[in-house]
Parts: sequence; structure tokens; C-alpha cells
Amino acid sequence: MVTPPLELPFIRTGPFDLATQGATLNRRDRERLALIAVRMRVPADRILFERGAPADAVYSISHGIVRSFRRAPHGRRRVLALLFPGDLSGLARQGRYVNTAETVTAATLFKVPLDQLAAMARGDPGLAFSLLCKATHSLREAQRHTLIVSRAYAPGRVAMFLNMMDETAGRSQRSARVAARLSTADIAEYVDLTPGAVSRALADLESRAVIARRPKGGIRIIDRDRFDHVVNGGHL
Amino acid sequence: MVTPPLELPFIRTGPFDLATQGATLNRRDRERLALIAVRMRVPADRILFERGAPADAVYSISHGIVRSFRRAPHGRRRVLALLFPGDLSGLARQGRYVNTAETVTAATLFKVPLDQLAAMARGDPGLAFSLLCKATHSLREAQRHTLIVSRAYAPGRVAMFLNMMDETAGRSQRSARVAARLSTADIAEYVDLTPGAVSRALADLESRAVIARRPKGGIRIIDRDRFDHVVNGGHL
DNA sequence: CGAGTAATTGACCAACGTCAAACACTGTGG
DNA sequence: CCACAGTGTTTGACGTTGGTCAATTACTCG
Repeated sequence: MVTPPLELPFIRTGPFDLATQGATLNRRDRERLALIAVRMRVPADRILFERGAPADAVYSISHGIVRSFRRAPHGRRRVLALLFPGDLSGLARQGRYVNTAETVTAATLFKVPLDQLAAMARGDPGLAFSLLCKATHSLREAQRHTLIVSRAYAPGRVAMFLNMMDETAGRSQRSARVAARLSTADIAEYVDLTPGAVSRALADLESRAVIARRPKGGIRIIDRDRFDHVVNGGHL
Repeated sequence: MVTPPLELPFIRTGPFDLATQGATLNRRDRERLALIAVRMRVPADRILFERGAPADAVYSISHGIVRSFRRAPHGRRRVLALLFPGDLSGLARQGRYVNTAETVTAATLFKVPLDQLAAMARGDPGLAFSLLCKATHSLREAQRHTLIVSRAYAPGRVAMFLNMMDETAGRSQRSARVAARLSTADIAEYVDLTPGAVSRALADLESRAVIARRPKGGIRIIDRDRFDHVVNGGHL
């Protein structure tokens, strides 16, 4: 009934690299999940679930972007992950969601009841293994995020973010121009800067001819070498 | 032959909270892993594997502390995780280790060949599920780490670190006084500060009677309420 | 009781946050 | 087609905070 049932086509690597093999949940896994998932369309800026709420489902993103975040004391939010098509959202602990999830753009996603997913995974090594791959992928991304946030050099953070978006875009044509869909404020939340600092960083990278900003918020990488240099920790 | 075979007793939560149930790999999982694991003792400051090297095994920590890190351009290291008894080390991607791992203290650990682990997990839903739990736990920790590193207020970072150590100590008596085993420099690497900044932060927390430093590097939390306040983002 | 290492402290500097104002862009309605 | 609101971006001035670098003090272990 759902076509494609659950598109999770982006797991290129495995848990402890168990799976250089695949990228996607295989057909069988997708079909099995489709049996228990509910498809839903959600407009932008809609909360999917709140931190602390009983965790009853996992969301598989089919289209659109979702952000996972926590609220800091003084109103500022700390985004812990940006989720793209193929990603799963719903990290929990002791029955409660750990973060709040909200759509950034309009999105279509599949809601998978947790109890059913757990039951299914327990009896299905292939599925459990696939989920392990996903979790491992998320772990790598989280570590990359830590790397981004721990850099002092603002253009470095932004460059790493752009690089991430660039890679993500490679996963699917759909999300190719995603970066353009994200506001300066969205980027700022993810890389832990203020919108102003992001703006300055982008201006800096542009003035040095590393990137070029196109109208509509599009960004193009002009000088790959120097861009990579900055991404890898370089200071210019 | 190995007793306990693989002590992984600290998974309190499940993947998407699939497992509020258990904490530990169950007996069966441990026994199965023991069949393919090799026990080894390693002194402090020994590299287990280097980033980029072919990932052929996962290490299960039985005793001691391991750090997972990457080298930044200017010699500075960025620690991405501190691993304690019960944790697994060996995150890889496309057949290569993602980070370098090194013992912080002397440690005893079990080396589990990756291919065998993968094969076993593929055919064993319970094991795959347990590994999923572990990975999910690591993911939560990684996000917490991001939270730590993204705070501007140095005493806040240090307090969050101490809180983490406090929780970890609760997992086992063995690691109770672990914090004492970590040098200022070790802490600094994890929370992304300089040793000097950590020192200042500790001095600050102490001068405000939030913590007290005991000889031998021991740290005691004096004022839980204000400590928690700082941990949760408060500024004093 | 010393040698060596780790922790602490101080002075200066660089970089971002903050706050606020100026500006640009988008889409609307006249 | 243009004026205009509303939002999002950019820019400026100033303050805060940790990094840097180096010197000093504690500590540990022979």
C-alpha cells in the first residue's frame, strides 16, 4: 500500500563496519516495516514529539527535513541532529524521548509503533542488524557534529556543515538543494553559532573565493582544495 | 574459560528504548561472544588501533578506560568518547576505523573479530538486538558530549563532565573513583578546553562551594542543587 | 631529597555573543 | 506595476570568555 514502503536508502556503512555491503534496508526489511508503519504528511515547523514524552513510536523520514533538539535554559535551542530522508528519529531512554523532534520543512514520514518494531526486531536478525547499521551511522554523524561544534573557527564550522550537506545531497537527488532550504538561523542552530556569526562566516568564505553564494540562498563550492582544507581543520 | 566472559552490564536503555528491560548482555550473548573473543591486558597509553586502519575487530572493555579520538591539524587531539567497562570500541566505516583508540589507564579487554561478530549477529536476533542497544546508548552519550562541548561556560562543561563520571561510577563499583584517575589534561581533552581552563573552572566551582577537591585528585559534590543547576545549563 | 611531571596562575589577545540598527528579499494588495 | 509590510540577513560597536604562552607552584616517584 505504501510505495515505496520505507525508503531508507542511505546506510552506506555498517555498525562496526559490519555492512560495507549495503546501503539500504533491504526489500524484505522495508516490506516488513511497511506492515506496521503509518504514513503521514506533516507541514513545516510541526512538533513530532517532545522530550520527556512517552516514546511510543519511531519516525522514518521519507521526504523532508526534521530537526532533533533540546531547549536550553535561556530559550536558545541546541539542535542535536538534522534528519534527512532515510533517517530514523525517536531516540529514547527509559521509555521517554530524549530530544524534541520538529519538522524543518514539510515532510512525509512513517510512524512505526515501537512495541511492534521491538517485537519484530527481536525475532528478525536481519532487521535488527539493519537497525544496528542505522544506529551506527547516527553515531558517526553525532561524532562529526561534536567535531563541528568544538571548532573555534566559525568559517570552519560552517564549512564542515556545508560539506555535510554536500554529502547528504549525494545520497539522493531530492535533497540536493536542501542547504538552500535551510535558513541562516537553521544552520546557526546546528553549528552552534548565532545567525550573525554564520553570516559573517559565509561572507568570509565568499570573500576568499572558497564558495560563491547564488541567489535564492544557493551555495556553490568554488575552490574545492581550500574548502577541504578548512573542513579538515585548516584555518583558511 | 573467560569469567566473566564479556561483561557488558550497563545497557540500561534500549535502542529506541526497546529495552528498558535489561541492562546487560544476557548470559547467552556473553557466552556466545566469549567463544570468539580474545582476552588481553594492555598497559596505559597504548594505541589499540589507528584511524584509517582496516577495522578487523571490536574491543569490549572489561576493566580500565579507553579514549577514542582524532588528531587535529595543529597537534591538538579531539577526544570523541571515553569508554568504560562494558563499552565497545571499534566504530568503523567502509572497513576503516573512524577514530584512533588508546588506553587511558591500564586495561583488560576482549578483542572480538569483526567478521565473526557480524556473522554471529546476522544469525542471532538477540545478539543483534543487544548490540543495537549498545549502539543506541553510545549515540545518547555522543549527543550528551555535543551538549557539553557546545556550552560556552567552562564550569558548565566541567560540571557536566563530573556529572557524567558520577553516573558512570554508579554503574559499577570498580569505576567509582575513576575521575580521580583522569588528569586535568584528560578532562580538558574531553570537554574541549585547555588544562588551564579546566583548572580555573574547578577552582571556580570550589570557591563557590559547589564541589570540594580532596587530595589525590578526588572531587566531591558539596551542593547538589547548585551543581545540578549548572549541569542543566545554569550559569552559576 | 631531588628530578620530572602535572597543576595552577597571570597577562595579553583573538573570536564570538550580544544588542541593535540598517538592509534585502518575498509576496501581497492596491 | 509599484508600494509596503514582514521576515530574514547583514553589519557595527562593545563586552565576555577562553586560548595562548610562559612562569610559578605542587606533587609524585625514585
